[in-house]
Amino acid sequence: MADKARRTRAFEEVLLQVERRISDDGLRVGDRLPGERQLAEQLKVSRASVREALRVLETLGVVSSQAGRGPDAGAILTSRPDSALTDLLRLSLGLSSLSLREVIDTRLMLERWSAEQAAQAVRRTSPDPSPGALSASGPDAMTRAIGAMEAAATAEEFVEHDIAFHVAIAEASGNRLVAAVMRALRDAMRRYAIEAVDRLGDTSVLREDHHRIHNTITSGDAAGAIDAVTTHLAHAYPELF
Amino acid sequence: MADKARRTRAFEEVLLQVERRISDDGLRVGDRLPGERQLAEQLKVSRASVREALRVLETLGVVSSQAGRGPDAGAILTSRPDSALTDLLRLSLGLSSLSLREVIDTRLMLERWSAEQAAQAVRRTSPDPSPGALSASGPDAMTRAIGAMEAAATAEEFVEHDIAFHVAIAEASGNRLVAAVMRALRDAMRRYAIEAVDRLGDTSVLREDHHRIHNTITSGDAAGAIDAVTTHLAHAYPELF
DNA sequence: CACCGAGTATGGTCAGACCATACTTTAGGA
DNA sequence: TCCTAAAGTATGGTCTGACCATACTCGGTG
Repeated sequence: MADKARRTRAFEEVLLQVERRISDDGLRVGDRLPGERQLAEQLKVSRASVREALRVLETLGVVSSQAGRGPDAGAILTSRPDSALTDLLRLSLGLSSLSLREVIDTRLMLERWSAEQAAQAVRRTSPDPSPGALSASGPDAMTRAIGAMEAAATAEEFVEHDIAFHVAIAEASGNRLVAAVMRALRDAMRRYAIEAVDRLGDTSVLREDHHRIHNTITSGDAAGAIDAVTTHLAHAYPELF
Repeated sequence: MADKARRTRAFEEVLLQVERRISDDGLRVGDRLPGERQLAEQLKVSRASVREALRVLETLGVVSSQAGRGPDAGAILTSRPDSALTDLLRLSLGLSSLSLREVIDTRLMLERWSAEQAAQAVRRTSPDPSPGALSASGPDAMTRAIGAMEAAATAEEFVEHDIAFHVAIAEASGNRLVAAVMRALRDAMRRYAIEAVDRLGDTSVLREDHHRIHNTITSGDAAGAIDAVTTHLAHAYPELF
């Protein structure tokens, strides 16, 4: 007969209602949701179903739960899509549903775009080529990450700060969505980055690349920044170019 | 004292164990997870906690649960990151945690990259400029979507097939990650796309753009394709350019 | 006024029960 | 022998009610 669609489960109804409440009531980050017991009573479902819905929302980075009492307790609306994106990509990689090639191609797209936008942002804020002029915490974070990479003793440490460096570029682009995707991508492929660094053995080429990327961006040289990050990726993953 | 990190909850332990099992045992898409009761007994937690973990995995598009008995029943591993991405973006937009500007800038990046890659893919598979040579279902889907848009009576219908058209381009690029992000992005901003079409009133400009995009891609003209999608986005969202 | 303990509302967890579903097995009959 | 219908059973879906740990709130006490 009809009814091909699986009957909606109780927690899905809760999800719909909560999302409706968010958009209709204009709830903002920081606002609180009703307690689990109260929500269960309002929606005529069990607390277990409410909890499953809240778990979904927590996974999507929309709510954050705190036990105890007071203004900070309960489920409050947040917005941290980063960890959700990271989990998503990491699990997809683990299931071999995405190839490393696809992920790195995507990363190259993000890196080129971010570097270009970051350099253009520099040019906009300071038409004269004066170094260190980014408004956000971008350049500080970039400089700090470069320094930390010089001192890194292990591949793990190096990759840690390498991620921070490239995420700082994405943040300097001014686009939080791109920055979130970049962060998730790098976190999810952290393992493969460490392997790549181990295979290379010497990180001097990568470190030189980083300086060139940093210089081109802070001097507002968009075309040069694009070329620099492209060369950098080719150095890190020569087998894919 | 120490212990700043919140004590890990029971379902988080289940998540870790299941993910470890996936990567250690080399589980693949289609494989089955133990039943909820069995998993609860193995991990010494309640079934409710197991269910919360499974709900998280389902949200991330990693498992899909089917009731009943037999080979298809239980929690089987899947890989559908699309809906998770869509939910993520839609909720982030709903919470105003991302601006429309950021989303559309990201879309422009994806569109330009996809169009370029799709055109290059055509050139690789058929060096001679013969029309309709994409290996995947890309060109068929693109052609079909263009036809459906001609027949669309409402903005909703038009946007529906517009999404299909642009997702087909992303799929023709051969990168499933980019295609998934494109699909999620378009689904999440469907509402705004409909508003934009309503504001325009006349869709003839957009339809002409689609033909040009399609022609440049199927003729392998990468630079032309990039320019065509850029112009198209400018027509759809003139206020952002 | 400062401190400390009882009260209480919150999320976190558990055990156990029941339902709906859908395959598996078995008994019955053609 | 073969087909069909009924019984069996394992699965996820839901609910109830209880208890714990946490952390704020309030009131009493010094």
